[in-house]
Amino acid sequence: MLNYSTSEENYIKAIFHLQQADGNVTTNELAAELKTKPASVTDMMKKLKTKKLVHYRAYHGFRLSADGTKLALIIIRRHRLWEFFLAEKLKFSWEEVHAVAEDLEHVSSKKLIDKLDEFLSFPRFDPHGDPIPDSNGKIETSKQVCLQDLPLNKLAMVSHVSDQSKEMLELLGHKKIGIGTKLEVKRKFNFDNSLEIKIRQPRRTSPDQPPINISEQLSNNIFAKYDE
Amino acid sequence: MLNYSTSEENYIKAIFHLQQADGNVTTNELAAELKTKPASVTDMMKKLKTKKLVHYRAYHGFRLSADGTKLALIIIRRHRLWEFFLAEKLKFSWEEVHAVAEDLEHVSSKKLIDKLDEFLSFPRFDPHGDPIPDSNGKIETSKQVCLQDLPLNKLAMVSHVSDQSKEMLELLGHKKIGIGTKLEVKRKFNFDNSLEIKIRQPRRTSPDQPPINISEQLSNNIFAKYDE
DNA sequence: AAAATAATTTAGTTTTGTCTAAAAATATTT
DNA sequence: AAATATTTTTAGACAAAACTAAATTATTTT
Repeated sequence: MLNYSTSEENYIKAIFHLQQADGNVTTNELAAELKTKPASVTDMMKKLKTKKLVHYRAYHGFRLSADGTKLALIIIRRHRLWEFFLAEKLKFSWEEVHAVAEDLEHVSSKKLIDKLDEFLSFPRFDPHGDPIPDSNGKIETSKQVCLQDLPLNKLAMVSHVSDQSKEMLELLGHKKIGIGTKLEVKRKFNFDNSLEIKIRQPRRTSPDQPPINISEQLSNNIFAKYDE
Repeated sequence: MLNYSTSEENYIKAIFHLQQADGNVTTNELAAELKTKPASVTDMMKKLKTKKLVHYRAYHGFRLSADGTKLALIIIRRHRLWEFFLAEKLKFSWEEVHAVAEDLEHVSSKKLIDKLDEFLSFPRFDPHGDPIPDSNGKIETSKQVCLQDLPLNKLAMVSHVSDQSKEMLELLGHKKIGIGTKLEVKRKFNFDNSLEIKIRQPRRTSPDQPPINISEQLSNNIFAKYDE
């Protein structure tokens, strides 16, 4: 595996994320994402094309090639493992973790990352609940849906929280919901789309907690996974 | 504290190390150290001068300013803390540690480094036995001398090994000498400058080991510290 | 389908860090 | 102290990654 510049890596990572939604990524989108100018994006796309990391036809957008995707997953793996390390071992808070990992992710030693992974006991999710690709680049794909879209009476695990403002974290703390919390949606009220959910206690501390209410707004910001 | 490029940081660090020996550093010396060309060094020195990190007069060499020294100690702190982390937590071997730390040292978050320091319980020496500057840039200065220069019958602790070839490590392993080993030089033979040394057992496993012999060559590569 | 608008690319600069080759300053020899 | 050798600096170029302004292509509107 060759070595890529920090800038190239940032482009690849950004394309990967934009692709998740779109499929095809455009010059302006990417420029906005990277806070750079469209002209710079075009320059870089030409370079990444000659390196066979993206498929690109002038004026028609681009997407990652197989090699580009592989590279993206390597970078995402580095990023998320460092995030986990920072939160778990160095006691950084959720919000601080991302910026520092943004730098650490460009240190490219494969051995470093694999040993870090082992040191952390092969965590499967970063502190935001996003899955961490394994050393072969395989990533958990089980779909994540917001609480609104969960089927009723289906046990699910909270895996992601999109808004991380102080206010949001305060509310989550109060309701005792965090990444990893297991819960079931018991009812959905069509009047205001609020939900009644039941939280499954991890080690059945108290025998059975009463169900709690979640507003539509909140439920749209909490994501969870479940087995089909 | 401002932010400096990887390249600038590498120059600053190299000057710091060359200064230890010399005092004044020359263009060619630095070019050799950094495996670059003298012309590049001149260019960079002009820049570092305008940034007030070095004192520099054309044709007369250079040395770090107060600010430059401060920066050098920050970089060295990062480098050695990462080395300690890699060896202690990720189980990298001595030889591997340096190259990876070379990259990690350029991640410039002060908070990261201070939290890492805390996580590692504030280690005072890296795996090579070099002292780690504290968060204020203070560094242990107790002098280190090679075994040749130790006074007789003075208890000293091995703190550094300059050569780290396979052959050297093999020999050290055989003689059961490593960083932290406490020893005393009992005699010095002027014929071949070989030494007779006694190793102090850490927790007096066996009551008292017989003295062992160290060749001049070996003794020049092992450094130790002692109280005055 | 032509005109207007929006998106993208090209052309030409800039900055950082490097290089080679030539010129200038310093050091060493004789 | 003049000649020679060495070291250092200058001058001019280049590659990476960014930018601005102008030109080109695609898309939408009328």
